[in-house]
Amino acid sequence: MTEYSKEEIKRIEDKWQSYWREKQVFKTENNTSKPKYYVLDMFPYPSGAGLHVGHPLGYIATDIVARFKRVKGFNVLHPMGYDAFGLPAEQYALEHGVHPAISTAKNIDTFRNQLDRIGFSFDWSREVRTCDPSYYKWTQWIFLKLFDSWFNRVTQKAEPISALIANFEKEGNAKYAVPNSKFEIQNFSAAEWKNFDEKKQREILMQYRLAYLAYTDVNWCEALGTVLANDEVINGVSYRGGYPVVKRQMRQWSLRITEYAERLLKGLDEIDFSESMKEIQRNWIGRSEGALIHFSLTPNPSPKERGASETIQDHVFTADKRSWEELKEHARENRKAPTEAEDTLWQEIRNGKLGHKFRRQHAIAQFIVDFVCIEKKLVVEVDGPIHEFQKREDAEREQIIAHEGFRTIRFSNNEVLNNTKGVLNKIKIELSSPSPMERGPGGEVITVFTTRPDTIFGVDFMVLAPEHPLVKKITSPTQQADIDKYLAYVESRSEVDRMSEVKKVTGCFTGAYAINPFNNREVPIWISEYVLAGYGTGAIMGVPCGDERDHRFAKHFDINITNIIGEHYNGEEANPTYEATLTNSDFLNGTKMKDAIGKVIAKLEEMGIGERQVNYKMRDAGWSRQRYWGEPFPVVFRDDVPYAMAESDLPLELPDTNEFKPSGNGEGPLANLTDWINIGPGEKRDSNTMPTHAGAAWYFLRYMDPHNDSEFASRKALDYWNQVDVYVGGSEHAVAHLLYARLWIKVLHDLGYLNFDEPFKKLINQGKITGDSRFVYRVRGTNKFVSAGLKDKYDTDPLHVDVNIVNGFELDIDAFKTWKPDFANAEFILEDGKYLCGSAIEKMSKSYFNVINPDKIIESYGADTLRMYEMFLGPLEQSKPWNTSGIDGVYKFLRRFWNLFHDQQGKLDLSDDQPSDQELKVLHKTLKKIEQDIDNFSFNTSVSEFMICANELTSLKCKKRSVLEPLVIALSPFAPHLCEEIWEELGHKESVSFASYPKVEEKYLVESSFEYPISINGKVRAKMNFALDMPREDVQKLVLASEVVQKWTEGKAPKKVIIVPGKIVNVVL
RNA sequence: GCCUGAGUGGCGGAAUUGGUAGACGCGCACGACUCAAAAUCGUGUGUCGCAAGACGUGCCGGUUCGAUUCCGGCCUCAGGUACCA
Repeated sequence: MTEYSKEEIKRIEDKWQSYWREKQVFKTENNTSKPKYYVLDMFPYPSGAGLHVGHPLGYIATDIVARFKRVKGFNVLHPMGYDAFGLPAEQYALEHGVHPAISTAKNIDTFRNQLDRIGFSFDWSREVRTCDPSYYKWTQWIFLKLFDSWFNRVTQKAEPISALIANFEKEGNAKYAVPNSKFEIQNFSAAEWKNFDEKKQREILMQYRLAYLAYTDVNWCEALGTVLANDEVINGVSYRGGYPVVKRQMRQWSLRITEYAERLLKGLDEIDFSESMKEIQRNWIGRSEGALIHFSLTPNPSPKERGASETIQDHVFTADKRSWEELKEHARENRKAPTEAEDTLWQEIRNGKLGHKFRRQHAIAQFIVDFVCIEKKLVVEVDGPIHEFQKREDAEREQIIAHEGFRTIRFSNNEVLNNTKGVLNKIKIELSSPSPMERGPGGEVITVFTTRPDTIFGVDFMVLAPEHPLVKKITSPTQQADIDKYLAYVESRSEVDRMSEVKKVTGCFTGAYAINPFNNREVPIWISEYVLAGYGTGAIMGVPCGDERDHRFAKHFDINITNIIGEHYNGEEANPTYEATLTNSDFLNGTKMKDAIGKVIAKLEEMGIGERQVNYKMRDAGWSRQRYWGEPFPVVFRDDVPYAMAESDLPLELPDTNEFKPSGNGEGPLANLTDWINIGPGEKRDSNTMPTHAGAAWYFLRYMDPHNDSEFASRKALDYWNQVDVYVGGSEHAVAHLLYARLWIKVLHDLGYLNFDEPFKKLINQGKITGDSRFVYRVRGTNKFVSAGLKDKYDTDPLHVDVNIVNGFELDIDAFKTWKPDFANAEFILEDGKYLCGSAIEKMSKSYFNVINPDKIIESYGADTLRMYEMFLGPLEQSKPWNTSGIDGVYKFLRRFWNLFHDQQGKLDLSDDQPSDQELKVLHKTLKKIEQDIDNFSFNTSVSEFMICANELTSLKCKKRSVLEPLVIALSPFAPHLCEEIWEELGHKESVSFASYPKVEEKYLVESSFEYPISINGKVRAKMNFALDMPREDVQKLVLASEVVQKWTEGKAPKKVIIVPGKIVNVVL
């Protein structure tokens, strides 16, 4: 033994790392009598840049917890693996011609080497890689479970699709409305179901499946002939080459996560995530309560003016020919078997009894309605109890029917049977009000969702999303050119661009007007990029006095602003208050806004032009990627209809190829492998692959039983390990990975594979270690780069550049040219003969090319120092810049700790003397604080506490085994190599991992007196020592009598004396 | 823009429930050891001020005997914003 030197550290760390490996010290068994503890890190994407100093931050924290829980007597599961599919490997393959499987395996080796050098206690026998066929076999298997399931809204859980089919065969879809309200068939009977051919049946089932095919947007780059990830698009142009990128629709897989919105929301109440994390997820799910309101359009401009050929009266076709053909048989069937309520009502309204002709079971759009008066454009629906569970579908159905110009009023079976008179009265009132036909041309109706129905009289304009289907229909010929121009502009804009544009207000008038149903006011209809098609109904009512964006819009386009909140609106800026008393609001005048919300909704429902609505902002998850390096979809298309592959045929392995170029037509590289894609006549595979979220959505289950080849994990293992007790990772995964993982676990739970339905009991968000990035500036549309100081003279897009080819701020131009093939022919605009880069402090990430590697630190200080230094940097949950300047202090501490045990020659030098009270106090204070800090994930303060402890024991010259030995166990989770070595020197034969954490004895910590700060008016002026059990009166007397206090009171009696035992004395003058 | 988080000495940060602001470490200064340097050890170190003292936790305001901590309004930076992972 010698001193704690660089050479000695290396020897110790190598020795124990091989000891742990050879003796399999951290191999975890599934069968044990000990309580279990599952501590998990978010697994890394093995990038080519290797491990950077940000990665270990979380891993060190979990390793401390894992090692601590072991010495506390738990059976600890602490695994690690790799999120090994992903875009960067494929980009690397395109640029360097290396197969992603090869570069990924190489990167994993590098990662593993780096991880091993830090001394983690992972059970490597449980490692998983998402790109391994024996792993993704089960990812595909779970995908098939999603494909083969639907969400039963009555039971609020996923069920096998076979249960749904059984139901369809018995009673059609009466009980289970189509989740996709835009689907062409919304209602069918058992007989019809049986009559549909297989293709039709499958098409219908697709509308229910949890994994389903639909047309969704992608970033299409025509010049590159490929779909781009959002990351590859900068300011609407491609990262590679700077070509224009537009939105394009493609048929892709989606997961119906929206069905789980409510359960994902409610589940948050049961799990220990930070409030901010829960808030992020709540906001992402975005539940809002409000109302749908239907606005009719004015006859100005009339349909003729808009170029329509039919007159209003000619417009008697209520469904297109195709729908009509499909629906008329069904309608006839229904007429033969009316419900009791339907029949009752029919007898009262048939033969023009109410003065207008009604038809029953009539096709409108793609639906069959119960009753309709075509002349007055009025639909009457009589609902059975099932409608309680399909409010959303009914609302959407009404909306579609409303697009055809029809109003809907609804009655329940009960109302019709028990209050027939009242029902008839309501119908009469509806018939006497002008029909939408009379109110507007062609019956076009705009439906908006608003959380503020109380502001209905403040509506000064309407705004549609540019993608809204009505835009085509209602644009007047005079506005057409402007609208087309605006649409072209919007197509080039990303969603973030559209939402974040605040200075520039953009929009375009359609030429059409809507009518406010409450006061018949005509308001202009605009389109603007700030309204997104995917949110709500894709249309809003503009209330400038109450909404800031609406206000800016109105000011910019000079739209008159109606004030409905009196003095709360100052004419300068909108006021979104709920507190105002309404003015200019007809029947609401004098009503508080809060109270008006309910009143308006009631009125809307009464008038049949709107209803209460719960809306979710969350959308279904796009699950297809036009990429090679991901899980292939385990389906076969026969005649374009997808069929699940047999479980026994899984995994569907990714075919080997050396061609990763996109197909050029929008499909992924797999489309080029025609032998693989085309199975036989009319049989094809999917050319897309799954996103990386797929493999990450369930990997924590696989760790429980990683080598099982007959199940994704055995039920016994799943039941034993259960939820992850603590999960550590970055908050950047808040809404993607964490929501998808929660979804998959809920589905597996619903289908009976798990007995828990939340994967992570507790989540800690580790802060990022920030890096210092560098940028180059590409002149838009060129391959020319301009130095940072001159960039404002050009229209540029900033691109990250590898910090390793920048010296300070100066770019190494030659290195840059060879860095990526795209830049080989780059030209440069220099300043003072140099190319200077821009900079920014942001998260350390391979995609920002700003990563710093931990190997150098280990080389000069050792892993124990690195581990403790990363913890010492600051709170785990906060982000902090990487800076090694303080690392010496941690190293010195470890040396000091080592020296406590050793003499000058490096020989173990301890005595068996009885410890003093003072020494015992130091020991137990430390033990207690460390335990508390680990429980609170406050590792920086525990490192400080160890330093204080070592300083105190050094100054006490303590060399006593009974004091120092327990500290080795306490420190071992933090500095395992050093502690193993000392532990062995102390004569132990087993790893310190098998020791028990010493018991904290409170009796050594009891204090009898306290040094009180004596403050005057809240400012500390003196300190006085009193026994903790001294009566208040005595304390007060002594304090007031003291010289310092006398000086301040100048003999006057104080107003008040506050004494908080054990804390403070405050004298108020 | 929206959602979330952060802001305390020259630097990383501490202050557990509203009770001594700056623990611990780095850096810096001075001293000891040394021919000298490094290493090590010791002392000091928020700002202003000779001092008494005043000021001080991003900014402005409030509640309180007392606010880094609670409330209201702002500013700056970071993460996410649905195909980076």
